[in-house]
Amino acid sequence: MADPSSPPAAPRRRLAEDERRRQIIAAAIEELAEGGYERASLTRIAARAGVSKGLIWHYFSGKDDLMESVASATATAIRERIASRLDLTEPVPAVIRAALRHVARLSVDHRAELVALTHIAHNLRHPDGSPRLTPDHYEASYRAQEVLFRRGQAEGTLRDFDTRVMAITYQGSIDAMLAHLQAHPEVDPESYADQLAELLLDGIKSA
Amino acid sequence: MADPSSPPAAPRRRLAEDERRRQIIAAAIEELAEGGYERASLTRIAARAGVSKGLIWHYFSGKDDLMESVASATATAIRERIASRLDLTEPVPAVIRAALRHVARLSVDHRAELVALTHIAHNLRHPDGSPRLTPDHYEASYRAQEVLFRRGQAEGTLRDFDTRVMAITYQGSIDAMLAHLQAHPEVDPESYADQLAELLLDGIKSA
Amino acid sequence: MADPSSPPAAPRRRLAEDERRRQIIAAAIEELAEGGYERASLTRIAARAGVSKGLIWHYFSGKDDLMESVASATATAIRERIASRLDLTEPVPAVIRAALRHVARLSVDHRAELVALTHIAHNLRHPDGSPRLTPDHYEASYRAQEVLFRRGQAEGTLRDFDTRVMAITYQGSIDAMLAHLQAHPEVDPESYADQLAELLLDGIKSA
Amino acid sequence: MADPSSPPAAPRRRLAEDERRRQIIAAAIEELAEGGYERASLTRIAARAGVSKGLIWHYFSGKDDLMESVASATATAIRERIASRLDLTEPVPAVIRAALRHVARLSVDHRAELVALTHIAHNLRHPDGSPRLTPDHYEASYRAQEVLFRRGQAEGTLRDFDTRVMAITYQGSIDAMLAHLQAHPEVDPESYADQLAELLLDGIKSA
DNA sequence: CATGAATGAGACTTCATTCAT
DNA sequence: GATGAATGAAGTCTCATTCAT
Repeated sequence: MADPSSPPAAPRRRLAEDERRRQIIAAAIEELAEGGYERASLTRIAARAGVSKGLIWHYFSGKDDLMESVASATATAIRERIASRLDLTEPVPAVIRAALRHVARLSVDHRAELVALTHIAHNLRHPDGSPRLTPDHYEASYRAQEVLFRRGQAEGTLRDFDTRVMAITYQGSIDAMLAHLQAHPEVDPESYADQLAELLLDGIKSA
Repeated sequence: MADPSSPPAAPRRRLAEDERRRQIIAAAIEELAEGGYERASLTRIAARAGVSKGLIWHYFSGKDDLMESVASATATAIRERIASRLDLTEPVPAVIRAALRHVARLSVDHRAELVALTHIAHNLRHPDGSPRLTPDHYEASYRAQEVLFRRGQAEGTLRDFDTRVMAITYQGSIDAMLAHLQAHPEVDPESYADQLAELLLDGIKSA
Repeated sequence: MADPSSPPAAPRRRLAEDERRRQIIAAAIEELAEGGYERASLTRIAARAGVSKGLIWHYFSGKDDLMESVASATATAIRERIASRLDLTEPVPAVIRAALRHVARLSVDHRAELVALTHIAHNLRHPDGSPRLTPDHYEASYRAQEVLFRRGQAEGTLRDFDTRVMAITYQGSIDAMLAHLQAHPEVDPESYADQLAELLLDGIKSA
Repeated sequence: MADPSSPPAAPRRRLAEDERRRQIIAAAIEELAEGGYERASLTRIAARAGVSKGLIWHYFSGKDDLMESVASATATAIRERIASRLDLTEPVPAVIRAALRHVARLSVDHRAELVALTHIAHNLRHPDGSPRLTPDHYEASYRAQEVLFRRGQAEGTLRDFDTRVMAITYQGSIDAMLAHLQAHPEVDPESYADQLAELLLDGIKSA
């Protein structure tokens, strides 16, 4: 009947529902970024989204579910945004340089999402107090990085080193960069990214 | 007759001011580390410390003051613990290797304090929602690192690079290391520290 | 099975905003009148109104706002009740006699409101401790009285005297009358009012 | 042994004790006058008196006892201060004029005590919520006034009227005067007192 | 589908009072 | 006698969640 890739009669309900979810998630991100986790009450989120408080329970099963949805939506969006801009066929050092530049730009374009994600990762808990988003949250990224590093080692552009430690270090450098760029808007993101790439690739020891 | 569910109503000991403050701060650190910021209510903290809720206001002006006290006490303790173990007269690369090893060991010996400090840094806010512990919280560390790096450049053991970017990267690598070591107790801290030192000093590019 | 000590958990009715506000204000008045300012906690007020504690914050911004609402609602109601019963076209002495009678009756019909208003006026404070309802609270009444007195002087039914002092004295006599009538229910309000009118109009000096 | 009216070896403990009580009572009066009943916590009172919190329980059985002591000490002091200045052998109208002048001056010299007394009278309660200082608190004054008025009627300087109503009115006029003088320091107390005396003695009706 | 009135648990805080020192 | 550390009850207030409309 209809081509599923561009349905001419897509169920409006569905669309409106996704719209609403996005709207609430966006409001949650803004609240989290501006006031931190504790102040991000559902009352404030609903108010900012311009919907009634009760509506949140139509689209999410509760606060925890909303927060988890925010986290996964944000993480996915960020990952896709970067991946889509990289040419993975280039030599690995070049890929790393490009990736750092792209990430640095994120701090400018998507600051709120990054901050919100951090808050949720640190604060969202199970009822017993244990974290809901473990650091394995980074696990996917780590693995992707390791694949990249090993390709570099195979193609001879990278020397031999522990790829897991480097993946963690790489992620840590990025987090620190993002935090610093957000706190210091006067610093040029791309220049910082280039310096960081140089440090990671060449080390700091002389000779 | 005896109610096993409630402690036998401690006999109201009178402690020195410093001792009590430390006791309450210690309880706060444990609560923060185990349950995160939101769960760390003063009710729970007092209960864990084995004192009445009201006593907290005898020693701190309120929750924010307690949290700030926890943060500064913890930060000071950590800094001193590391500084006292370093021999700063050695060549800079050796200092860096030693420092990373010491820090790595922290994740084993003082995990709770590190986690608590992180939670407070991320969540403690002014009444208007703005963060109370800005990232300048790291500023002192950054400066100290930069001094070290410049000495290395002067003595010829380090090449020329942007010391500020490196200081930030260094701190970020450490935070990532600590998080990873805490999530993965099976990883050997000192071995990780050595690998990290090698990466930072030599870079990852071949030849 | 049924617990006689707690009401059968009212079925959560939904009321119009004005109705609920009035209900809560009425409960506050009763609590204030019966137990004074300190005992009039929001817990007790909510319990008496038969609503949950939290609902009070739905209709008032807090305790102070509730108390101020009680005060202004009460003051308005009282003023209107008296004004509507007076014929201001009569000679001033007759107006005064009639007014005093009406006010005296208030002590019978609206004792609780009067007491509540007094408590709020004496106890409601700004955060710094300064009174929230200044005696200028009476200012409107004073001015109205003075207008009346001056008309009496113009029409020749009253002699020349300081109208401000008389307005204050008049109000003070009324407050004292109300307090006395409330403490002594055996005294006849109208008879007292008539005696008071005679005193104020004729003085007590012989000849 | 010793003349009790001027004991040469009066027990020093006693004296110190009275001193302390007065000191605490004075602090309570100041707190009550400045911040009202609710803010007058024993912590604040002790701090203002410059003694430790616990000491209050050495001299008073608790907060209520302290407040009652404040009230009775204050009432006694005020009454004596006025009585000692009056010449009761003069014609009653003159006594009234003089008394009103003295009372008016009180509002300047002893404002705090008057305010404190009012606060206690309005707020001090029995555990069940019933007032602790009934309006009979005024009863002694009323009776004294009535005696005075009846003497005036006997000596022919006052006409015939209900002395109880007049006593209440007299007291009410005074309370209103004091409140007004306190709120309006620019008003001259003696002038107000004279106007009030004229009103009460001569009434306001013309001819 | 959507609203927001209503609830109840739990948070922070204050304060009269007790008691070890 | 005097102190102030310590307690426990009660108060104001917030917030996730439910439910009548």
